[in-house]
Formats: sequence, C-alpha cells, structure tokens
Amino acid sequence: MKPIEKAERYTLSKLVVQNLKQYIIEHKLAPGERLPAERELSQIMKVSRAILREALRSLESAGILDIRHGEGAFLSANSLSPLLEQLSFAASLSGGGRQELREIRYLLEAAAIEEGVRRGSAFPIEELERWHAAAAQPQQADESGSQAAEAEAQFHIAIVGTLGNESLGKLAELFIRQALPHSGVKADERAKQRVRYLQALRSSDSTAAKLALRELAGQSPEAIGR
Amino acid sequence: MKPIEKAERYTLSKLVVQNLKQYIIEHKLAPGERLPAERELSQIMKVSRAILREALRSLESAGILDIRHGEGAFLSANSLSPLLEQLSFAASLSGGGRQELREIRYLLEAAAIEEGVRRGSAFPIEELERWHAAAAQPQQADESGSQAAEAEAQFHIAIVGTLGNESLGKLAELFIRQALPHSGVKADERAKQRVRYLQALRSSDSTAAKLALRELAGQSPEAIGR
DNA sequence: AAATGTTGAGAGGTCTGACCATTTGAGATT
DNA sequence: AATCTCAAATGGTCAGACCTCTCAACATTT
Repeated sequence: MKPIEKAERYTLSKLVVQNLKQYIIEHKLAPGERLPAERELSQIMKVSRAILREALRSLESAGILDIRHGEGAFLSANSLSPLLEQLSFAASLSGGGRQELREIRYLLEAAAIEEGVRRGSAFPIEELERWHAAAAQPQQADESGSQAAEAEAQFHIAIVGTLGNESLGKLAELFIRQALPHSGVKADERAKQRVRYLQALRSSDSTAAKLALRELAGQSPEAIGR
Repeated sequence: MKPIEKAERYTLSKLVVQNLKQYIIEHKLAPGERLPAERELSQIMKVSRAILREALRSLESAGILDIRHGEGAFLSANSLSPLLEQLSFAASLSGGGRQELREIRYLLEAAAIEEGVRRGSAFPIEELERWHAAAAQPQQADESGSQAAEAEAQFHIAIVGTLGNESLGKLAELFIRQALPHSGVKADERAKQRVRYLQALRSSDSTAAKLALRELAGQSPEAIGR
C-alpha cells in the first residue's frame, strides 16, 4: 500500500476507499480479519484521520467492514445483506411503492419455484408444514400475532431457500418481510391458499404453485385467467 | 428535525444516519432536491461537522445521497450505481458470489418475461432490435467495446422494463450490469442467442425465450434438458 | 444590449490536535 | 489459582482553521 496520489475529479476520501479495497484484496484478508488501526492507516496513506474515517464509514455502510469500538475494523463476514437492506430503502424511496415491492416479491418467489421444479429439487415439505401450522395458529393477544407473521415469512423464505442461493435467499427474505404486512389478503384466505400451495409443491406442479402464490401475494390486478 | 439524543449501543454517526433518513422521509424530499448545508445540519443536530460528514458519506455510499463539491448534498436520482459497485466488490470477496448474482439476474429476467407474456404485454421489439444491432457491432479499439456492452445491457433492461415496475427495473439493471461482464459466454454466441430470444419474444413464447436467456446468462450447470 | 470577465458568498473538502469511551490483556493482589 | 487493577491500544467525538469548487450578481468590454 502506498500513499494516496491526488487524481482529478475524485475526492480524497473516495480514493482512500479505493485504496482500502485494494489493500483488502492484496492482503487477501479473510472475513473476520482485522485492518490496521485508523491512526496507522492514515499515516501510511498520508491522509488525515478524519478522511480515513469517512472512507471506513463508507465501507462499513457498504457492508464490507465491521467496525467495533475499542477493537478495530474487521472484514465483514456477510457482506451482501447490508447491501440488500439499502436496496429496499432505495426501492421504498422511489415512488412506485408497496405495490411494486409486492410484485417483485411475487416474481422472485415464483421464479424460485419454477427453477426448483425444473431442477427437480426436493422442497422441504415437512418444514413447510410446520411453518404453515404455526402461521395458522389463532392469533392470541400479546405478541403471538407477530409470531404467526414470522412463521408465515419463514414459510416463504424456506421455499426460496431451496435453491441454495444464499444471496437470492436474503434478497427474497427482504421483499417477503416487506410485502407480507401489506398483502391485502385476509389471513384465513392466505391459510387456505397455503394449503393449495403446499399440495402443488408436493407434486412439483409449478403452475399450480404459482397460481396459489399469486393469491397469497395479492397479485391479481390485470390478470388473464380470472 | 431535532437534536440527536444519545442512545445506547449506537454510535453517534449511525444515529445521525437514521435522523437524516427520517428527515428525507418527513420532508418528502424528491430526487434532486437539496439537503441543508453541513454546517447547518450539524448545528441543528448538535453534533460535530466531522460526525455529520461521516453520516453523509454513509448515505452517499449507500446511493441515497449525491454530494457535489461547492453545491451541496442532493437526494440521489438513480440510487443504484453506487450499489452496483459495492455489490460487485462484495461478490468478488465471497467466492460463490458471482455465480449467485448471475443466477439472480437470470431468475429476475426470466420472471419478467413470463409475467409479461402472461399479461399479454407487448415487448418493445423495435427498440430491442436496435439494441441488439448496436451490441453486435464489431468491437473496434477505443471505447466502442464498452458501447457494445452498454447496448447489450440496455437490451435486457428494456425487456424487464416492459412490466412497468420501476423498482423491479432498477433492481434488474443492477444485476444485469453486474452479471454481463462475467457471463462466461462468448460474444458471438450471445449474439446468436439474442436472435433466438428476440424471435421468441415476437411470438410471445416464454418457454423459448427463457431457454435462450439461460444460454445468454450462462445458466446451465445442473440443467435438465441438456 | 450582448458577451465576457470579476468577484464574493456559500458549500463541500481536508487537516490538526486534542480529549473521551471501550476493549483487552498484562501484571499486581488476594 | 482466582480476582482485581490499570494502562495501552483503538475507535468515537469535538472544535476550529483553511482550501477548493460552484454559482450568481455585478462590472467590464465589445
């Protein structure tokens, strides 16, 4: 690693971000490993600690670093999930709003179903039945309502998880949690559709599964077959 | 907006990030609108300018803000290009990353095709043909190579755009741009598959379209019909 | 009057150096 | 051997100074 060279059009702190990424790559840092201390890095790169810290914050917010008071900055283990969170914030900012997010959720899950069936993957039927049962529990007072909601989320997350694509799983989880509270579909109707959904998955009938999912996700505005 | 209150377990700058997000929402800032000046914000929130700046950097790196020297901080219009950078870096860190992102890209686009066909939407064939032609241009020296790549990206972005879901469009754009340079499929092979892809879209044959897309996206690991 | 040049206010960019807060482990105490 | 104490290391925060960029009002020139 060498001192920062001023380049045009770029702000110093962004250059430092680049250099830090470079450092991570060159030193083949593994998740969990620590970076040099702020004061040390700022000396090496010949920038002020303030700038160095701005760069560290950028990387932290990007999910690349994990900064702990009194300990140091560590290469983050799961660097994708923070990014996906930001994605949802960005999405919620852009007007389209809930309906668009609901649709994305539907498309993601539907695609996962189809791909799973195409591959001949085995869906975790038993697990799904457990979640389904938990989600269908009559909602007593307290927080058992949120427990049912959590179970319902897990139901769908488990389905997408079948593909074994961790990034996809996290992405889908994001949208599922976002969409669930606003599906506009009654709880008992959802329970009913989940039964159809499960049955379709048992027989690897992706068409039927997607149909049930459409109902579950409140996706039937300009539909065709209705 | 009110002064920051110290809370437990949270670092000041993260609280400021929260407050700034809140500010954006409460004031219904539209993309392109400006935030108050750094010095002003730091006075209002009663935090140092250094901390305030760290928070701004976080939001900038998250693609939420667009900070311009001498002008100010603006709510970003396209909050995805910074995310793209981070995503690709994060993916390069974790081995399985790229392949997973490629797969997500495939699933998103495939889902868009299917939904488009289901709705009977008209795909913008003429536009697609133009992009296809531009993407197939022999890559002369200079930067016409990147132009071809851009055209190829636009080709796929336009397809997803057919659904009219802006959030989905941005999301897909993110993954398409990320996946394109690493598809592992030769350029002439891609051109060939694009022709098939286009033909399938003309006749609203989602099955054929998805097949061509699989080839384009380099998705045929544990396939079935091969 | 139109084009051009000047300048100053406002905004972000960077630096310095100080002090606070948390974590951790070495060394003293029991 | 277990516990306690404390200092070093490291991140967190602050204040104030100065630099650079942008833009628009204003002055100058054509």
